[in-house]
Amino acid sequence: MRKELPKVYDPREVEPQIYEMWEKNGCFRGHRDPDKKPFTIVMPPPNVTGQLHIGHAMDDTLQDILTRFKRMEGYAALYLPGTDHAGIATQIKVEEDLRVNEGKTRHDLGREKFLERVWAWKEKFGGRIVAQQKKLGVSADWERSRFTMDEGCSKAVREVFVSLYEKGLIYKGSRIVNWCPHCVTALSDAEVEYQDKPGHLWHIRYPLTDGSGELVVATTRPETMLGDTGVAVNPADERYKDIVGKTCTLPLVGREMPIVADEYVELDFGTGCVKMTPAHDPNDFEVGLRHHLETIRVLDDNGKVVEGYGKYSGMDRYEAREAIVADLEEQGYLVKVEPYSHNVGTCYRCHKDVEPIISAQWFVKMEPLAKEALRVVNAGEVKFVPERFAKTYTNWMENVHDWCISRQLWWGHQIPVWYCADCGHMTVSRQDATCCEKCGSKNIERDPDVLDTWFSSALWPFSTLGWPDETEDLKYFYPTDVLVTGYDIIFFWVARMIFSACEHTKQPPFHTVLIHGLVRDDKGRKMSKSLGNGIDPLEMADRYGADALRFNLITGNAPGNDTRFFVEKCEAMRNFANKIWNASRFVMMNLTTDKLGLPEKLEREDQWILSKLNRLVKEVTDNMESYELGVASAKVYDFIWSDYCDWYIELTKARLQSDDPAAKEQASRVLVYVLTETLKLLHPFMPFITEEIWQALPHEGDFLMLQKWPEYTEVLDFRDAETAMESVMDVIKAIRARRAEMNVPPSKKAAVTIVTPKADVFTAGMGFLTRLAYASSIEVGENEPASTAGMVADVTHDAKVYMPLAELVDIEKEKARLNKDLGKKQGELKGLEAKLSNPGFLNKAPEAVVAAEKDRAEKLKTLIAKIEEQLAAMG
RNA sequence: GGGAGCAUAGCUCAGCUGGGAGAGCACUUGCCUUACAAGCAAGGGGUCACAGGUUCGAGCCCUGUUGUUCCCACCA
Repeated sequence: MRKELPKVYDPREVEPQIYEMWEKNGCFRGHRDPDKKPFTIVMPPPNVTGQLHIGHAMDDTLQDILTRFKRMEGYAALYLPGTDHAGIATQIKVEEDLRVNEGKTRHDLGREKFLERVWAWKEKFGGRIVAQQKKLGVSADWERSRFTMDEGCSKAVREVFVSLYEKGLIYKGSRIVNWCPHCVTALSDAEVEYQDKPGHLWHIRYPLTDGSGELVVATTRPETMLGDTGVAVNPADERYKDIVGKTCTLPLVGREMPIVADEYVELDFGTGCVKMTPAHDPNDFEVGLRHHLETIRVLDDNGKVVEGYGKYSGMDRYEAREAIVADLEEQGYLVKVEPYSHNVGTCYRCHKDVEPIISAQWFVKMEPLAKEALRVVNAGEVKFVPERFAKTYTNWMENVHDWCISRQLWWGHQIPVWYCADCGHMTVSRQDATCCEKCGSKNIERDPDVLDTWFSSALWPFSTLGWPDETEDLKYFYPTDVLVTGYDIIFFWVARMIFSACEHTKQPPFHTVLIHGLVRDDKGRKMSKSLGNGIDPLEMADRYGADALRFNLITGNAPGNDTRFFVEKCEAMRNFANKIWNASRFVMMNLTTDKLGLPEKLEREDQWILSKLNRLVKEVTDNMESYELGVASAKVYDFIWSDYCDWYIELTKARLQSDDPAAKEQASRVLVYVLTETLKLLHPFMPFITEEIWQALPHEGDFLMLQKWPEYTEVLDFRDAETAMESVMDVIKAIRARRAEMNVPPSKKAAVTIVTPKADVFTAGMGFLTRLAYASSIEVGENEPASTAGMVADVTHDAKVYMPLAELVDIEKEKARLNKDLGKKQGELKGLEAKLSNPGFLNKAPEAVVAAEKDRAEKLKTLIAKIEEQLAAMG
């Protein structure tokens, strides 16, 4: 006998020990092994100072399951972890800290000092999320952990920026960008979230300069009128064809502006006249380019009106809106105001409205990159699971705009561009420049902006393996295999990794993208800080065990679908863990040998369970290979609980409790064998408890997590045994059912007569029948008994069963129970009928309710009739 | 405006290329049967949204309808 297992499984005690053991022994290391095939997953790097939330837990669990599975299958598995510097998010946190604790802004400190603070912050909180991932059982190679701003990643970023610039795929230009006045930075298209918000449509009168009349424009953002430099109408619009070419005068400002004709304007929307604000609207900007309209910026970086607009200057954009509307009304320019719901872009970080603003920014030219990124997906070189997300991807990629990559932040990869104050040349360099590469002037200044965080994340699959250097790791582990992430970051990250890898490594970064959904709360709402409905995965892991949490997140979910989190389900999975625990305790209590492997002689029930296990192995492996992890885990669950615990363990008890040591050992060995194989199948899902049990069982090798994944073998395919066992089990079930219906307690045994053409099948199963069907004696034969009087009968597929239950049933007690039940049902019916004959109820209650009540009454009536019938039969 | 998903037991959801309608939780009944009451046994509960179509056969495929969710898109 080995280590004694306690009666109740305590994950809190077991999990940390197991994890430490694995880590100490280097079980997570990804080794290059020329004799093995590599399997690589790069972890989506969480924000370095972030906290693990339930979404990470699901993401990491999926990756860990795949990695553990492949590792056991014999691949050189590398699960490569790391963290992301998370530009805006981290900077905001540190700024907030600075504000609260010292009442300072980052500008008070200056760039250098501020960045020191951020690094310090990173040092302080950077390890937190890693520790949390370890609690979940993540089997990543932590020794290889990377950071998007470490030396290697920074080198990759620099290389990519410069080489794209040299290829003409990165350029600087003045464009309309999405600007967040709160975060005070430009954003990419992907970082803008659109929301329908109720607003207004203001109709404003713009008089013609020559006094010959006026026109009316409609706008949702009246404050931008300060920057108007024209009015556009559709060239086909008969109403306005005479005024095209004339000018009008901008109210409040007095600016004289041309009236131009442009196809962009819709004939039948609003008034047909559109005010043009090229500096603050992307469409107007385009129209402005075509008609050489002036571009006048009227909002500053903080969303305030710039100097030169009198009392409006210095006002916040919303404040200015109110003031301008009020003045327009007072001066008679306001025609009308309509309520109007429109799509407003908001910042994905702070959720404040973004402001389209013309600004000089850096962009990645997307068209040439998108082409190859589309090809690899269309050609199947990169597959999405589920497939439908390929469509989401291609749709986006086909319509992608140039990517704005500069951010007006300090925390991030500073753009490697130096401007020469003397000749104006831009030096773009892999090394930090000390002088202008053109004129040699030392009078140069580096671009203050940093790159979009996603610029470095986009390189993650290869920058973490050493690129741009031709490292051994890169050669061996790259391209990676599966990328696991939520559908919400396909655009942010997956798309950008694909085109970046295609461009810089000339191959896709992975062959499969496994997409999962969001974890929502029990009411189906997104988890959010403001709702306070977030589930803390660590609290769940602490209460129910990491295994239970993992199993909860995976089981019964289809890829790509959202899932709701129920604490009850965690509990159920905890119960499952405990079930395995106790089954294992049973096996160990009955252990009589250290011998491994199957005994030479197998009983029918052994063959039955082995055959079922064999099929399970095949199915689960297939499911795993095709990423149907939720189905796979459910199958293992069912096998363990139903087949192994409910049936097989019970079936072995006859032998285990017999006096025959050979029979004992035989049963014990099969029990251990099946349990061990099952633990392997379960291990990727529930790594801790499976390892703990395995360590306590007789075994070869050091760790379950490094054992060989089971394989299907025809040798263990026992169809006949399965069929025979099922015949016996059917009879057992039938007997139990009849007894249960009649409330016969297990303590009352009954003589059982089985009539069947397959007598040998049941004769061999007599031991089970006695034990599991509470039989006092069993007779098996091909002929009907002489008399069936007083017998309860039932039929199964291939047998008839008789039991003289009448003599065992306590008729009086049974009668009393039935009478009580009858009384209850009759009372219920009486009340119902009263309700149904009440005209008030029939007229006023919803139809469906009335129908339901009528239905219920009908059912009660038939039930009462049956009970009465039964009582009559009992005399 | 374009695209996608979902609609299956009271609740939450599985159901892979069409062939027996399932799980967990909840509910009912009976059991402390020495692995497990975080358990065992038995049971109730579904016209698989609706209408057509293909098929010997459809929850699964096709068309349409309704409801619902999400993504994308520069209509002031």
